[in-house]
Amino acid sequence: MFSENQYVFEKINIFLIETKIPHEKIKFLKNTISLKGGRIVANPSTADVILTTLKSPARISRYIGSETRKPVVSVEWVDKCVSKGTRLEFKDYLVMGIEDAMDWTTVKEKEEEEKELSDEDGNSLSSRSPIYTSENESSDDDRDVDLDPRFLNTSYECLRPTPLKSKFNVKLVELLEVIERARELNDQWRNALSYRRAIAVLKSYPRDIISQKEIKKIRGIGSKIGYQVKSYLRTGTIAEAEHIRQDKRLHTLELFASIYGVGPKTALSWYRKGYRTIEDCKNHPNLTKAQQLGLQLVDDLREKMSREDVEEIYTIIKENIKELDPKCIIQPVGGYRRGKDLNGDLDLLISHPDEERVSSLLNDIITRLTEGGYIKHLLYCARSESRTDSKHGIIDHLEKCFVTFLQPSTQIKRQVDMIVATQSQFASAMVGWTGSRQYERSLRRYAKREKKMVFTSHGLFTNTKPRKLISTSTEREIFDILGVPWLEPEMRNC
DNA sequence: CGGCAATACG
DNA sequence: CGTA
DNA sequence: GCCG
Repeated sequence: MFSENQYVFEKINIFLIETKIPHEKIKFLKNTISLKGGRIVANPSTADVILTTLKSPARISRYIGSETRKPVVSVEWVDKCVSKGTRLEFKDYLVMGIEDAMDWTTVKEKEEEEKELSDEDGNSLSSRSPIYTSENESSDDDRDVDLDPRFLNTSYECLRPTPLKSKFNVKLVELLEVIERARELNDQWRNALSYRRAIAVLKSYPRDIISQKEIKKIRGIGSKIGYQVKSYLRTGTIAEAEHIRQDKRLHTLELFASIYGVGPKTALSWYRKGYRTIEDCKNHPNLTKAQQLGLQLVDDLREKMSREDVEEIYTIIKENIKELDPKCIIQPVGGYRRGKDLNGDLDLLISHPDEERVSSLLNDIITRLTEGGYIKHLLYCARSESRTDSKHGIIDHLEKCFVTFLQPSTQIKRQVDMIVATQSQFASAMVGWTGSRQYERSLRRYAKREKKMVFTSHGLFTNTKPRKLISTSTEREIFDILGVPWLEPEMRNC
């Protein structure tokens, strides 16, 4: 039976230490193993064997915790098993672990023992048998606690309110945000996304997390992040987050990526060139226009705005636009609308009942504010519907423009993002530009997966071949059609 | 194992 | 690639 | 990194 090529890894639970293994290889290993009857498990404690390319026992121990008696085997074992078409013994591939490597029989017996795990009996009073819980004192953090009934356990953040500042899980959220940011800077956005979802859960959860049993029931928190939370509950912090906080390389990457026009990739490439300071960056040979501006304005744009700062600017722009055309509609969106105390920029959504007027509106606004001495730089301008009209030439109107705006009281140049929308797009633009980023993601995912619709800041559409516009005129209407609960902007802070 | 929001513009 |  |  061992030489059944198709089931070389039948019923074996494998924990893979992914560190130091290239992405492609990880994919291949996982595929191969599950294709041939094995299971990849997310936790060393439920594994029969641990796979790694690491050599140092100390380092390996960090990933497998106390499971040191399990066989730890080089990944070559998998390759060899596949090429031989049979399951080989561990002993030639052992990196550490037991001397007398388990063979198939012992693995199987052990598995029978562990059949017990899925014992979620709701209300059987008696047999809560702590039989083979060797080193397990039932302390606070592993009590079996039900999820708070007020909490909606969904993977869609847009279905539940998330305040800007939760009273609960504050430090835990801070620590996870450190890790999230590190993942982004390391160009692991999917991984960062998982952290963001976990963070959103903890921000919306109506009480402090106190038990690991509790947290494992929450959608969006799986084995890895669950483990981080577990260690947080035990130690009051998360080791990885603490390490990241001391990591000079990440601080430098953060510094670079905070420059307008520089993202994680550029930050990393500059770091690899040996740049360490903003001054180093200024000497970079081929800076983009955005980066040149970003570097020139780095001190101004680093300053956050209080709500009063924002209101000062908003008032000026509003009055100027009113004088330009009193029928204009102006609505602050973005973080300010969600209630943030400190804002990196001000987002303004602008509309007008007359569609024709909308095309020329932003141009006029910019001209006026520039002549008024307010706008100092154009950071980014995008036109829309650039199409050729046989009569009028090119219809080429500004749809959005990001500028620096000189705030009178402080003389600091602030970033102001202005967006124009037609009346018919206004509602969706409101929803789309209010955010948060994660709220938008969840809303769009919900629209597509659950309602077969496509939501963008330009409108709500059917998800059919030619998309059909679903007319909407208010935010509420969009929520109603999508079947998501109305949330105040202050509750969209996921 | 595929998908993860969206997508045009600079 | 970076911007929102 | 997590989910369906």
